[in-house]
Amino acid sequence: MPAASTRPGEGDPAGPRDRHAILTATLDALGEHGYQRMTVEGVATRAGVHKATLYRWWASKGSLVGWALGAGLPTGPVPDTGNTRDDLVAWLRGTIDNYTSTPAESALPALLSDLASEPGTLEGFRRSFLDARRSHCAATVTRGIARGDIPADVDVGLLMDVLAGTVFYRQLVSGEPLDEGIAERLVDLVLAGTVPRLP
Amino acid sequence: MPAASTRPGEGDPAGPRDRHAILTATLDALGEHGYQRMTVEGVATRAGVHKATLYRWWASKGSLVGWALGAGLPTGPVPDTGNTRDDLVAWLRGTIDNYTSTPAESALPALLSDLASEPGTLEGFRRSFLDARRSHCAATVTRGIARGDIPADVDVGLLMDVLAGTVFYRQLVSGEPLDEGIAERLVDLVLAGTVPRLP
Amino acid sequence: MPAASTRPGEGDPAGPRDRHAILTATLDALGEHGYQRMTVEGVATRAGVHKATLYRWWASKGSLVGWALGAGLPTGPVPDTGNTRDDLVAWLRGTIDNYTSTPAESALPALLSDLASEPGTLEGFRRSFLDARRSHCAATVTRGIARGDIPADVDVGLLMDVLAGTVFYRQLVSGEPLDEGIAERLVDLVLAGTVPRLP
Amino acid sequence: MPAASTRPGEGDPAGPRDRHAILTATLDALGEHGYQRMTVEGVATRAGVHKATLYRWWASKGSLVGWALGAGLPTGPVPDTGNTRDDLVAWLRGTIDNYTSTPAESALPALLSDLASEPGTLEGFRRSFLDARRSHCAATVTRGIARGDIPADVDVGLLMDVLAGTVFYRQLVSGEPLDEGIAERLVDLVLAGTVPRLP
DNA sequence: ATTTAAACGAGACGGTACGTCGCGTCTTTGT
DNA sequence: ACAAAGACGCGACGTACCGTCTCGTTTAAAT
Repeated sequence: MPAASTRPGEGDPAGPRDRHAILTATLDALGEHGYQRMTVEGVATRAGVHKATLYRWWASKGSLVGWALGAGLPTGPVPDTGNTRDDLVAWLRGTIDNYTSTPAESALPALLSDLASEPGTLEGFRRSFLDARRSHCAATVTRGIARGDIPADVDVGLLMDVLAGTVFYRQLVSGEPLDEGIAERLVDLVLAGTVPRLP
Repeated sequence: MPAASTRPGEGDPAGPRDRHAILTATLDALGEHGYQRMTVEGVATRAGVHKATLYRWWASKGSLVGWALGAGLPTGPVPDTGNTRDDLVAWLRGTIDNYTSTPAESALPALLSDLASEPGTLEGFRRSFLDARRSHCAATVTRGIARGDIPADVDVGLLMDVLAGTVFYRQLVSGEPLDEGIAERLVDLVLAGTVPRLP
Repeated sequence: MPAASTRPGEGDPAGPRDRHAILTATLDALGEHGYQRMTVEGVATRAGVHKATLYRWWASKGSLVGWALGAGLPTGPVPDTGNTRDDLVAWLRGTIDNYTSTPAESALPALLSDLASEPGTLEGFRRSFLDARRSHCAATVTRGIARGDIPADVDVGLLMDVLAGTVFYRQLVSGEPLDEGIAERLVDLVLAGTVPRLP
Repeated sequence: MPAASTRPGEGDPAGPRDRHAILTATLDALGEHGYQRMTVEGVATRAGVHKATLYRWWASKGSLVGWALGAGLPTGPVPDTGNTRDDLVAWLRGTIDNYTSTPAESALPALLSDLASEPGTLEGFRRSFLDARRSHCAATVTRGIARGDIPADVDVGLLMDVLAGTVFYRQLVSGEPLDEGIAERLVDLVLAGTVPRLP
């Protein structure tokens, strides 16, 4: 999620001495105050580092938060239990966690808008987080196809968007609760075509 | 999308003299610069009005944008063609338009984060736009139930979240294209349980 | 001494509400800490004003200090006692005061270098202070010519540079004391050609 | 111009390996950008040396520049032509060169203020440059006294301040041109009491 | 017609945070 | 011992934009 930047250490190698402390402090601040209210100076102080150090390694506030999220959100992997439905449910539960646990909850939407304005930055977040996350799901689906649980020509991308998108939208837009059975019901929809009924 | 505010004219009645010009200018600015980069002063100038006037009637930048969107996005209604599938597809196409046409595209995510931080503000946007939009869909679904096209105990809320959420997520997060057939394929998924195949 | 600037109120008219308090605070800070060590924020606080206000009206720290000096240093006028020598001594004593009283002492040299880097800024200081100061001296000299105390074709500019420059140089460069009789001895030099003797 | 410092090599002996390259680079940078705008890092790069090396040998930017000037400005000696007036004119011409040739022109005033803030530093510059320079002038004056050209009780210090100060002041403050005959006219003033006429 | 109140234009201001710059220090690694 | 490399602390600078405030003026309804 970096700005289109030449900062040397936004990606992986080297980076600042206290890289871990910084990213942790960033996620903490994010969880406490949300994206708009958190301050770069606050993150620096919390990490025991000077603000200038942050700007030496990340191009902007958005960039810093982007990489912190990419480094902080778990991407998987999803266990292979042999049961396609269970695996997908597990994956979706992970997604729900990612979008509802404090740091991401407040940060993701702001980031998407903030960084979408400069071309190429959103790509960074996608590469550093989404791609890994989605490839794990795709692997599960592939296993499901092998087992005959899923048609071979399924549109995996759309399937994932249905699962993750519904959850994302509930969380951020419609505000409907993400209750207990939601993961199962969505997986059943995309897997077996079970029209969702009222619980 | 108003702040929990006592501003007299955020809702409908009265309001500033140039209410229409202001809301239009807001949407224009939104479309051109995005939420973060647009400025209240810029909107005021564009509307031929002084900044103070905006703050007399809306509590904040977010509030202004929220109401502009609420007033600017079409909510429906959806025609009753007698064919449930066609009606839902038409509704979903409207949703896609709302989320991909320039103003909303750049504004929605920022807004959701910006306003979600102060409790109760997101409610305003939901009331002024989402509720109307969703009630139109619900009406279509009800007609579908009457026709026997949809089970009576369908979870309408979840159904709408699947439709709108998938589209929203593609647009903002995964970045996958919203190609031609997407509306039909999603409607077929929630209506007939047709697992989405590659086109 | 302003930057080549379009700030509306650097010169005279209007200006910020607390113009006087600001200029006074600037001179105070200058006297206490010197040019390099004083801070714009400190001036703002002292003046009971916000830093942004200063930058709304002056282009930079140097510009602010320049105008403060221009406004703070007395330029004259010099009384006409009827005695050319006495008048010139009085004028030179004023100059000594200007260059040795606390604010200017620490500020002038820094300013000269700081602002000389951007063409035209030094001009501002000259116009807002030096010109007035020098015209008073020139008037005295003119009266002296009328009285026959000074040759009509005297090089007034050079005469003033000898007087002020010697004082300035002692203060800033050579560090020799500006003792009691110095004004008289310099005036006698340029007026009567009396080679300076040890006191 | 050093800080009251214990740096081993600020004065003469030993010093860094590339002492000459460093001092030259310092003067170059000074001439190009002026004191404020030049950077220590830039000097280091230009000298093919690391910044830390500079700080091992000089206490500060000001100190470095001070010594570079002390080493870079010629102090004399002034030839003894047997003619007091000619000798003094030659000396003053050297002074004019020192204050108008590029490096010193931009550096001196800034330095004086920058270093005057820490007590004792200006002393360094005086010792490393001014004293030598002034002793050459004093020698010339002494010879002039021996020849009977100058009264024995002349105030040599003041005489030098008049000569150098006027030039310094023209260059930095009043901005009047340092035209051709200026050296002669000033020398004639202090030597013969010739009131300066318009050329 | 005149009064009066609401709305508006104008624009300075306080405030928060951002991102930048350059000095001077320090640690690590050679040589 | 000295030097290269380069991250870092630190203090300040100058900028942007938000939202508030005061004051004078227009507009329009009410008397």
